[in-house]
Amino acid sequence: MIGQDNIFKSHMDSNSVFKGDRDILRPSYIPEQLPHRGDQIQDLASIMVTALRGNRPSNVLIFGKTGTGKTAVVRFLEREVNRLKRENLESAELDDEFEDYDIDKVEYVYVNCEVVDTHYGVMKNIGNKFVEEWSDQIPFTGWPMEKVYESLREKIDEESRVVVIILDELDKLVTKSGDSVLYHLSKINSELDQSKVSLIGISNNLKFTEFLDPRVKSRLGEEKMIFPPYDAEQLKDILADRAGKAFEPEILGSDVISLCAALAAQEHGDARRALDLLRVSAEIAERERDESVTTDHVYRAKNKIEQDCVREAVNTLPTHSKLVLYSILLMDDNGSDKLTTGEVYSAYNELTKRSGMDPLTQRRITDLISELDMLGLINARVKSFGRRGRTKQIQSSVPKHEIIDLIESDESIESVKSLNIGGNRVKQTKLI
DNA sequence: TGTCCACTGGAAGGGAGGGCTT
DNA sequence: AAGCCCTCCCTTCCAGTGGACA
Repeated sequence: MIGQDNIFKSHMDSNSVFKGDRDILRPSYIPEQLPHRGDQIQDLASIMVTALRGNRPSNVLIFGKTGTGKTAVVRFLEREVNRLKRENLESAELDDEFEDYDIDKVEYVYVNCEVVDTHYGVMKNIGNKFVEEWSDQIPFTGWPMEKVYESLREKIDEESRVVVIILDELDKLVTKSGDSVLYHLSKINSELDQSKVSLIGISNNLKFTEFLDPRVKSRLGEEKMIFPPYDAEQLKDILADRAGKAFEPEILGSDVISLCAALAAQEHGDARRALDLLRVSAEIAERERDESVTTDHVYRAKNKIEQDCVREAVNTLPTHSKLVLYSILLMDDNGSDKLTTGEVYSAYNELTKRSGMDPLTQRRITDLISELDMLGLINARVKSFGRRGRTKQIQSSVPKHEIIDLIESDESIESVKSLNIGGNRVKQTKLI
């Protein structure tokens, strides 16, 4: 029972701008049709159909920028295979056209290498897909790699089947942990008696194969596909398709879809971005109890997404990275707009000393600075000053005061904040 | 043209922390 | 309990570097 004064009551009474399931606007949702990816679906299906005949399909490498539908196409095919399997199970007599096929014996295993980015983790995840009993699972740490691999091989080979392993964000795994997983997985077929394994690697980065052992590279890239970015018109179709399912027709203002598509097209045609913009715009409209979604909501959604991204990135930084960023922001605020690694390090050193922490070495700090640069929180360029040496030139690229406040609100570095209490924070924290 | 600065960034390895095996 | 494995975070060492300057 929900009482009259329940805090959710007033929000529950408000009308939702969404018609039904708002997950339709999430990038992870796989619709019944994938607009403008028909060719890619056909190409991949023509490779994967081999699996339905009980043979091993070629390994495939799929390249394309973020939000170009790579994962969606692969998972779309996975769903279609699973649907066929279900229908096959439900009706014992399958259509004549499938009588030569072994649909039941195809298994898909999906691993996102951004989430699971170690040799051990990837092998463990794949192996455990074939285990039902908790006690038979590969533990999350403790076993030697050879044993994990052996267990994985045995589990796959327990019965005759074709296993399609999808390694999403494969470049992340290779850059972080090298190619030993790919080495093992790409030669596993020579060690299997009953089963066959096929690999689908998905990557944002065309160049990651340069880091691969030549044998792995040739085994893995038997087939290659490149997904082009969507243009604004195609993004509009994608959005219109989803919006039709997510909203009543009169909810969306006339230019909302065009604007979301245009903004996302500016960023290399990212469908994920376009969907996020539309969903967040609608959520803002809903929260403010507006009856329709307008272009104003879209512009605000754009700002909100950008701000949330930065805040999320800062919040999840480890303590010392936060201190490095904090040093940069304070000095930047103090008027030093272009800083060097040496300056940042002495400021950081001063901060840690005052707060009673042990500072990390300068070598480690150069890595943290590079990480902050990669996250887009700062700009760091290597520049030579001739006789005055060669170093990084560092500038912050986030709203200074907002992020300083955010870092100061972190409990783990509260002692640093207390150094600045009273008076002008910037002047008090004169660092160099 | 050679020197020199202030680093950069790769390589190797230590050690803590998680857990398994014997 | 001791020995082992893997990952993560970090230190230490050091060759390499771009370009101003003598």
